[in-house]
Amino acid sequence: MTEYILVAAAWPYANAEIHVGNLTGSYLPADIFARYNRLRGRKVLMVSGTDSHGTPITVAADKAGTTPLELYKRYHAGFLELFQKLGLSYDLFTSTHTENHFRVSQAIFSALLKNGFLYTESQQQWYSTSQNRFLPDRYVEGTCYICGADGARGDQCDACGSVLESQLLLNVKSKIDGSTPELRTTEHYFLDLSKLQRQIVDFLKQRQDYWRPNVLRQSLGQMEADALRGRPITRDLDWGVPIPVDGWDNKRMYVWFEAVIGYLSAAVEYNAIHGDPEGWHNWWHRNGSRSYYFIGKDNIPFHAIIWPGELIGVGETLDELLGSQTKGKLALPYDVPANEFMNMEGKKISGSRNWGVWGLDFLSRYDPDPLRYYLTVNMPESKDTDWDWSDFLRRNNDELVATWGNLANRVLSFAYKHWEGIVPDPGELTAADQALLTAVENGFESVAREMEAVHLRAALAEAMRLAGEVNRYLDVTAPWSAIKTDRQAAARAIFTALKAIDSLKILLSPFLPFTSERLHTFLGGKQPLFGRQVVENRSDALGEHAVLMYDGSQASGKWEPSRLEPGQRLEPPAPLFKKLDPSIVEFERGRLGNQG
RNA sequence: GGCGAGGUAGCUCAAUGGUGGAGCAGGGGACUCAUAAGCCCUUGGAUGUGGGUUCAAAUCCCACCCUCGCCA
Repeated sequence: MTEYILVAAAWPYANAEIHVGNLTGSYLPADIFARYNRLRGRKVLMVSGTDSHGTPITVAADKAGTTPLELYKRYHAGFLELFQKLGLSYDLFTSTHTENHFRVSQAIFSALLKNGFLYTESQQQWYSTSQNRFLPDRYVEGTCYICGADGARGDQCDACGSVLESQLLLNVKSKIDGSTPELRTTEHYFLDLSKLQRQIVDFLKQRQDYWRPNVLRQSLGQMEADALRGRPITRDLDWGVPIPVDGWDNKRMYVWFEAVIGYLSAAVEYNAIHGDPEGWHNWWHRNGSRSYYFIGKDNIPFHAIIWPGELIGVGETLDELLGSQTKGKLALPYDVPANEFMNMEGKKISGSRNWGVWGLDFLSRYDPDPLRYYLTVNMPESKDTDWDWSDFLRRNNDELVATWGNLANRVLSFAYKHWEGIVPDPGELTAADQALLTAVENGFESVAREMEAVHLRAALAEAMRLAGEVNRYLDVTAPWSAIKTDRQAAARAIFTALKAIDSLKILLSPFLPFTSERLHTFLGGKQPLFGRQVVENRSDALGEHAVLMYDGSQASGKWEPSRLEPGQRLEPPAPLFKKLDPSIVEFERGRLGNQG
């Protein structure tokens, strides 16, 4: 039976460049998991896109003297470039600023409205007369009405730590232009989470055996301590998804409500592009389909409480509104393997202080697989981790190059040199040869176990451990000595080692797709292991948007042990990885904190 | 303030009540196919602090300290 796996990666927000913390937090683990599942023969749909709406983008656009549309497109283009260079194999990386996403988001809104999970309420909110717009709480500051300190934000006073009601702030100023705003009444739609609370709790409890404790406990703990309250889902803005209700023309959907819908709308768009408009049901309605949401810990409530709440509230009504032929409840998240954060040389990553390593900048000086390797072995799966340049150097030189790259290189060059580029005939294998091959073959179980549980760093460690086994095997069999006295014994050892690295290439390929692909060609592979990444421009009523897609039609990689046969022609080998000079540590540290 | 996660060897992390381990770094050795890589041996711990429960605690309970996230 075909298994359908939805790999949902967080949607990068279009007002900042992507740094290594973003990558290791969600985009990279999503890709590793997607590649692994494709190798298993499962129908993977890895989706995401640029989160392109919201007040911060309109404010940033004003500041930069451009429009929100242009600003979003600029960041979106950068995201596409980075994801191609890092090999992030999105089946569809799109955007929230598409006709399709508007249509699906409005259908979700209408379904929730129809099912009685939305209500309206009037609020008082600060309005900037100089800019003719309402100011979100984070864009006003003033004097704290509790402790009297200046510089309190609309939602919180840093001086006394109190949570504030923004309309009670004194001496209020706009943080955008310093003008004095006035209070005006505005009406908004609210998502009635209190009505959904019971079902959300049930949903979480059904998953409590396998979810990560931080994700589960935070969500359930919060709900046990405080009943869920309604949350506003509209804003006074003109940039975003319009409200599908008459008389609400000057409001837009709140981004947190609308961006998560992207997981669903992107599945719809993907299948529409591929000529199968009903295909998205395979991931969203089919029994046994599973969805994995790869996000950072800051996003846990949206994915473990609010998005499931939206899906529960929508029920089967969405199908009616979209005119689908298949009907059913939408699939709730199977797992939300949220990661903690990655810091930079002991301090928090900060864009404004240029304290971080930015993806595109990194890839202008280094290769993608060493980055993928370091970010995986150091992935913040259970707690915050730290990017340290000397650790990066060490992991690259002493682990990736020394253990794995050197193993592949020593075996391939020896084989190429002594058997004229042909896989030698081993004759009958000894017990030791069989034992090594069995150990490596068992890796397809042991690495898979960790992968299935989304323990990616453990999975990679297990694969690397097997590379160490092969190095030890070579030390015992010493084909460089045997070749002088017993050519058949040397052939046996080299054949066995070639077969082992042929398997290891697959076990490591979700983590190291570029170098596994190269090794695959060195070993004589003709069909690529993985598919290609393609960028296309799509047109709709909102204009053009570029999408990144994955074309797996030529992919031949399978999650199974090597079938390498004697006589197979090899290609001339070359090192898979570069050893880095220790001077990069000081060089890179010197760039931190400096502009440009 | 409320809800959580984390604090274990120099570094990065395992270990869910039963003698605290691994990788790397550090020290020693034999080898030489390989990017001087690989292999063997090895030094190294008041498990954040203070109490408690237990025959037995890194692990369970209480308090406190520090870091991070969400509620905001």
